[in-house]
Amino acid sequence: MPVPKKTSRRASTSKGKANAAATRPRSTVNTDALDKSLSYSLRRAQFSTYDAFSSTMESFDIRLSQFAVLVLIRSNPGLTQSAICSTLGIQKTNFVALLDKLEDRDLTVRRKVGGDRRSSALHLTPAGETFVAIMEAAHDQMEKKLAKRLGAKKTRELLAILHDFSGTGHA
Amino acid sequence: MPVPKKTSRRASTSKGKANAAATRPRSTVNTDALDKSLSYSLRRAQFSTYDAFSSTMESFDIRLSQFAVLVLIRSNPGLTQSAICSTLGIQKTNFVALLDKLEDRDLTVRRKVGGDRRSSALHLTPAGETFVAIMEAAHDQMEKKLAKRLGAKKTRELLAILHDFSGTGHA
DNA sequence: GCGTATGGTTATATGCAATAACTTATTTTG
DNA sequence: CAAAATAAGTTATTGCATATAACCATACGC
Repeated sequence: MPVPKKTSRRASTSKGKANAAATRPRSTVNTDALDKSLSYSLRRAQFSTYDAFSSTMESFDIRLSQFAVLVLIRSNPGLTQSAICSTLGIQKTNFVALLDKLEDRDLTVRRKVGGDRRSSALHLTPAGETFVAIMEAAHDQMEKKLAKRLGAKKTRELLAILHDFSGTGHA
Repeated sequence: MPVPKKTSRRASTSKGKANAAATRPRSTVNTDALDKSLSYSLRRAQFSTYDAFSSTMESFDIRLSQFAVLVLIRSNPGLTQSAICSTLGIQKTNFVALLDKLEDRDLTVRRKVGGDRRSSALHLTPAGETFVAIMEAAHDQMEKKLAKRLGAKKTRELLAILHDFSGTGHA
């Protein structure tokens, strides 16, 4: 097996290595039926980038969804939980624990604000601001590597198509 | 991965749903930082197709990984467990239960075969053959819908890039 | 006001991926 | 050739992600 780098998809207990399987050996196996499946191909590609993300973000102990939340709050301070949930496509019920964890690490705060006493406005703490800046720099660098691996043109195309895809939505 | 038991994640049925990515209010929220992230964009797109897959495959009670395994055995009868694992990028340790389930449903068999007494050759049962045929037809139809939604050209491009991507793996 | 919808929360179930440790069989090699 | 290293398959266990149901408090339409 090619064994790319040592990557661990689950960084939290940060012990792991060994997810070698992100890339497949092009051996004798006939994978035609899968290769033409968009669902499956996307899954594999996503796996691959997820690995890249995980290993570079391991030192930050941050998962992709947390990353998205942090970046989103950074760009939209005061956003409500529901707004984030619907923007990110995660469920409010799962968002609670996620946010709790970020708050426990003193990266974000729920701030009660006049208007609707049920909702909370989300903000980064000063520590959060710093953290996001550093973390995002690492992320961007990783992305640059991915882009380089794929080529600038294809990267641009891919991004465009993916957004087109998620945008042209179902329902 | 999600578990679409009954109603799929994006059941947009006028009911309040946390998963309003489809109805994403392009208006206020700034998602630029995420939009340029390949990791995240892939994740979202993968989610989207996963949803499509899940809802069409719901009647078969089949998950994406099971689908991949079945199709792979169909195209490569006699393949060993390890071979499937490395081809599909799943770990042998997780593969056991997956296969067990397929065997319990009488779709596949492990067949001991001379050569290496440790390994087992995997085959579809007759029932499995039938099942895969029907299931794959449903899958293909769903894929056709996806392709239509995206356009033939972009679909082709996307597939090409994704394979390029997974193929070009670090290593 | 009352019924209903919404923002947030808890509790809970399920599925997937990862690690460690083990058994049996094969291959390597001193 | 026997001991050591490696490979195929398995079990057990953990952590994370996602989904549902039920709930409280507040807001809102009528």
